[in-house]
Amino acid sequence: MDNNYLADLLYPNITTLPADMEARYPKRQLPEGAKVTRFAPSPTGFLHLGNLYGAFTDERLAHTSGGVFYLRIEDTDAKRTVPGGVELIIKTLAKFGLEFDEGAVIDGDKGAYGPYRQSERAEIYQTYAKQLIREGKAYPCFCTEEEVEAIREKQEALKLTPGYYGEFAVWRDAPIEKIEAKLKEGAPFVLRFRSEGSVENHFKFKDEIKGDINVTENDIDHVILKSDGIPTYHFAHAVDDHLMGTTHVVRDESWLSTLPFHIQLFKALGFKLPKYCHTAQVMKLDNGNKRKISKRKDPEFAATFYHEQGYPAAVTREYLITLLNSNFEEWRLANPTAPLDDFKFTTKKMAVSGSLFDMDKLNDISKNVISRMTADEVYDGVLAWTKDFDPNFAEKLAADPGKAKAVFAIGRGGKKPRKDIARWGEVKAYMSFFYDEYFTVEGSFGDFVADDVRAALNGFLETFDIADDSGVWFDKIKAVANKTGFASDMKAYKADPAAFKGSVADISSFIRLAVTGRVNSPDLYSVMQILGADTVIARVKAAIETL
RNA sequence: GGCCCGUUGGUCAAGCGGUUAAGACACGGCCCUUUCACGGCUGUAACAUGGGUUCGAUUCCCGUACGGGUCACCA
Repeated sequence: MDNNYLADLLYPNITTLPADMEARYPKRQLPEGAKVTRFAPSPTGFLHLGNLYGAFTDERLAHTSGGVFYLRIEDTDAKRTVPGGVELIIKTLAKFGLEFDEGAVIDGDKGAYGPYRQSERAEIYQTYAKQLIREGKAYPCFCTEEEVEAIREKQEALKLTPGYYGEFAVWRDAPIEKIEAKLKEGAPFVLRFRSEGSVENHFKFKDEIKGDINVTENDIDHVILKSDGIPTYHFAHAVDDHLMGTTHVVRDESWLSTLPFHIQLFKALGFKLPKYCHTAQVMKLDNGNKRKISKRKDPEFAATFYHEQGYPAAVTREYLITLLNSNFEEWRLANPTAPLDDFKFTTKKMAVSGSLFDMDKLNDISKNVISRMTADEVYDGVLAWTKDFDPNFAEKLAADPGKAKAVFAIGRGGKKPRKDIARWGEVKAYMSFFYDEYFTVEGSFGDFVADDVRAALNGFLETFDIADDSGVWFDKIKAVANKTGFASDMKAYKADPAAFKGSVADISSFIRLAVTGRVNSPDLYSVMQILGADTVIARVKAAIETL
């Protein structure tokens, strides 16, 4: 058969040659060792933690090597593409501080290797596809969906491996007359790759993360161009990553099974194979079993969820990197305030098996990150978040920034900062008692008798002076303890608890409950200084009333 | 079902033929402390399983079990 004739017959409108594309997209000139990576999601809805996991890997690999990180939109499946999907991806990524050097932007493209939306690259794909036809490496297949289905059913009945291959590849060697006849009917066709592989052949392949893996040659004639002329993932992957100069393909390990086909494609197209980094996935516990998180089943893993909960963007990044590189935690411990960019990210330290998402760990990391912030930074973070998710509280904060910042400053700075806040969403509960409108009493005086509590609170009221420094302030509380039969000295109390009604610690907790309405609060003296004498006295009096 | 990948404490994980099998989170205890925290110290807890190879296996090989993934004109 005349392959050139067939090629023109199938794609008469394509006049460009691979050489034209190579000229249009010249090889990147980058320093030795610079990695080019891409994040290539399909715009089918929100991004989830697994996407972020891969995206951070891409970003770190590129930016710690002086390379390029770009965004490519894989929208080859028109049926699954959702409106606004691209915008959502771009905005979500921006929220997490992932910066692209090039790729799709809201209203177009940035960079010299575009278009970065696959749906706009039909001519490019078809140029290479046409070349494959000329070389006898691809052929049209006119099977309908039903026919392909029938083949599969037959194979299943015979317990054969399903797929379009060997004797089942009915159009593989069809005579040109038959093809012309179909074409004349206007019958739709797909373009299939002519595989010369055999499942008898095995070889080793080195993955950058997984190491050596055993691979079996592909013998299936996969579809490379769908009937609408748009490529399948496989073909787009080969053409795009070649033309865009990707050096490291990061994708999740479910792609391992199609790797043999991809290797075949690169070879047939005469492309240099990029390095592959097949990542393990983030899992979740589902009925006692680990399971890969999925977009459809697990909306709680939507990237935006972390933002909604009020985790600062840096926290998600730190958490993901602790999952990504096992030596990160150790590094962070030794360099608590160093910027993330200083950490040497490497595929060598990446996990080969999936890890479970751990909310406890996320919270711990978040508390640490927030504890290192200044009061101003906390204020800015809280304000920005509450504006979106709790506007009333945002107004309250903004009405008196000085007060809010003073609250955030308690126990902050220094070598051992408090770690009260894990996410912005908790801040209101943490500090609401500073505002009369939000003040409620949540807690009780426990087993203490009302008379003792009343005596202690009255004692406090008698000598309280907002102008006292913290030393004098506390001496007065100790005096109250002595006067009311509580121990002022903790050592004495511990030596013989039965000799006292309680300790000065208990008196403090009474005052805390009266003033803050809770059993847990930042340093009481600092709290009172911010609240002011009137509020302190009024609240203690109110507490006495309830006894 | 075929093929591929994986399996170290509750979780995340170091390890790469000889170790008292790190560390972090969570949990318990103690200390510090005016409270709440922070911090310090400390404790409980692990190499899925059966065969090999070896003087010696968590580390290497094979099988088994379990978990995950994949077999589309979806990515």
